[in-house]
Amino acid sequence: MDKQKKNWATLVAGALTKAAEEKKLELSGLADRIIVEHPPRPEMGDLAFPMFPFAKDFRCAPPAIAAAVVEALGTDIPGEARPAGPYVNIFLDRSAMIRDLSAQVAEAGDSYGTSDLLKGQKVMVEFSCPNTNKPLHLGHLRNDAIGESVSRILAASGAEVQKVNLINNRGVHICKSMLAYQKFGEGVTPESSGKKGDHLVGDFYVKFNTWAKEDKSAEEQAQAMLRKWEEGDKEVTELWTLMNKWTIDGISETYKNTNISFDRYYYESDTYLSGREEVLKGLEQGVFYKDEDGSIRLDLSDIGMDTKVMLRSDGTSVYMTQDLGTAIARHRDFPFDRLIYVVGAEQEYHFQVLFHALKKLGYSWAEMLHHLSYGMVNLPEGKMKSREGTVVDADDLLQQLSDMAADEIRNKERAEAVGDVEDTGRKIALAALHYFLLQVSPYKDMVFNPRESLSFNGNTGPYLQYMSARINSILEKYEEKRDEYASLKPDFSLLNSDAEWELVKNISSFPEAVKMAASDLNPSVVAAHLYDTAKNFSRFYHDCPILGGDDKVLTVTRIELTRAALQMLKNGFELVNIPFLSKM
RNA sequence: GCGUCCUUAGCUCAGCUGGAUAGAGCAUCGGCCUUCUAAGCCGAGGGUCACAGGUUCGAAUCCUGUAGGACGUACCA
Repeated sequence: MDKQKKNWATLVAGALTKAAEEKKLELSGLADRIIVEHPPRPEMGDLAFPMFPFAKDFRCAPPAIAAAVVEALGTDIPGEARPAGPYVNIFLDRSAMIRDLSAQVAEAGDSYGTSDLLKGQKVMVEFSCPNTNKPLHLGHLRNDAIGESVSRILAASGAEVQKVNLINNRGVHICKSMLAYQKFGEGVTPESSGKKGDHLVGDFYVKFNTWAKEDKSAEEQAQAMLRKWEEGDKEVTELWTLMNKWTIDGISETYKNTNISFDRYYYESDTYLSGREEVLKGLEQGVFYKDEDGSIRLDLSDIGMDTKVMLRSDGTSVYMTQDLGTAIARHRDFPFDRLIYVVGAEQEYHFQVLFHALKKLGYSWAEMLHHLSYGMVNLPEGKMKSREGTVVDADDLLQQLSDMAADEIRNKERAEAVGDVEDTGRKIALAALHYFLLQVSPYKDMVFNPRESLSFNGNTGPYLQYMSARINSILEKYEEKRDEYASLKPDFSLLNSDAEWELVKNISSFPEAVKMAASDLNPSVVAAHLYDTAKNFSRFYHDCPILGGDDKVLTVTRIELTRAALQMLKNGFELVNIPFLSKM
């Protein structure tokens, strides 16, 4: 599709020049001003070139220019051109295009949709970044979904991608669950309680908060524990190591269940010290200054902001300190051309400061840092609040969805056909969840309505899976009867229904969609494209019998199109982390 | 107060970077299963694209202002 657009843009540019010459007009730079778009309705053509921009040059009305351009294009063109008011509309040569597309998709296979847009670029993507004091919630799931998908989309666009996670495993919040465990834990472990480690630790974090309401000294005790931790106290360190492992093991299981993975982990406990050194070095260099209160600060008045603390007056680190250390360590480990931080919009200020600080410290790569800021997931009643217990737990949600999907399979009496009902249920749940989270542009806040949001009907992940499972089933049936068709060759001129043509256009514009998603860092572009394709296939499936007809050549030809559609859908699923199901 | 972002159908969201009659899903109503999976398909109703100006041949899209909302403006992360 991309190639077609370029070809036609060149042809139209030539025709414009020719038309201008006939009018004895000297015009330059016409080609740069040509706009290609799609007509609003299929029967108007496949491509449209508006002639408005040339009205002044030609000193005549756009419809007259359109007519002249069509005249100048002549008949020796790959398709047909028609003037339509102020537009030149193009009808592509369908059978040639379908033939090419089918060959192209078959040859590319799993790599259909990939490009070399970002070839040679090293891109690091940071996402998830959990605290080790509680399990993941719905907000993390959005973060993970975006981070994983963006990474896959960038990789598909030719970049060398490294996915990294930063474990926030130090700080007073970590000490809170530790303290509560010491007080109320009675030696319970994930094994003895049968609980996932992150949930167990999270329970103690909650316990701390209820305890702290009664006992005013709780907060103070937690601070004291943090100091002991920083001093390297043996008992505290051991408990910290143990409980961290529980949480990380638990969270890793959630990652595994959601098909999220990382190439490298960073730990705040490792990077806060190097960050501190960096701040002290910056102080010597005069990049930072020591405030009257003893804290080390960065003056941001040059970019119209206030000052920001880099190191506390007692010498301990803040979030900024360790992020400085982490960024530097990362560039050393993997000299990236771009580092993308997938972090909530509430931290925009933090990243402005971080990037600015690194720039002032003289790191040239500070220019290559990017905050991919995403919006919040809210509930119909408003924000998720841990204090009110309205936080949607990631594991619970997944389990609930899986159960719902499994029930659905049984209700539809598909249990026998799918085989492993539980596993299929989990995969449907993932599709529902990931599609739901990724169909919205990252930067926007979104509403999660537990009752309605993750339905399996309509514009959803399971719909996409359902369509592809049906396609797969057709192809399997075809394979069974392969002998009947063995000697036949497809004839693409037979595919002349609108449903078929729309599907073709859709499949052929998939690579463009992936590129756009990559340049915008926006998986929703891919999600929307998948839905369009599935929807178009649905119509094709309904209107055009594939295996049933009498014309075997037509069957063979439609099978080619069906194969291409399935390949494209599968490739797209991979990019938005939706499992393909051969049966459901 | 200042800064950043958001506002499109009753609800949840798209809208190809300024083009032709603004689209989906859910919800509501009406059709379609002895034929490749009805988690489906087809149709109907539902819009002053928050509001007011501006730029432009042309604005949901760009600019300015106003009104609502979210977030931030910590020696929290």
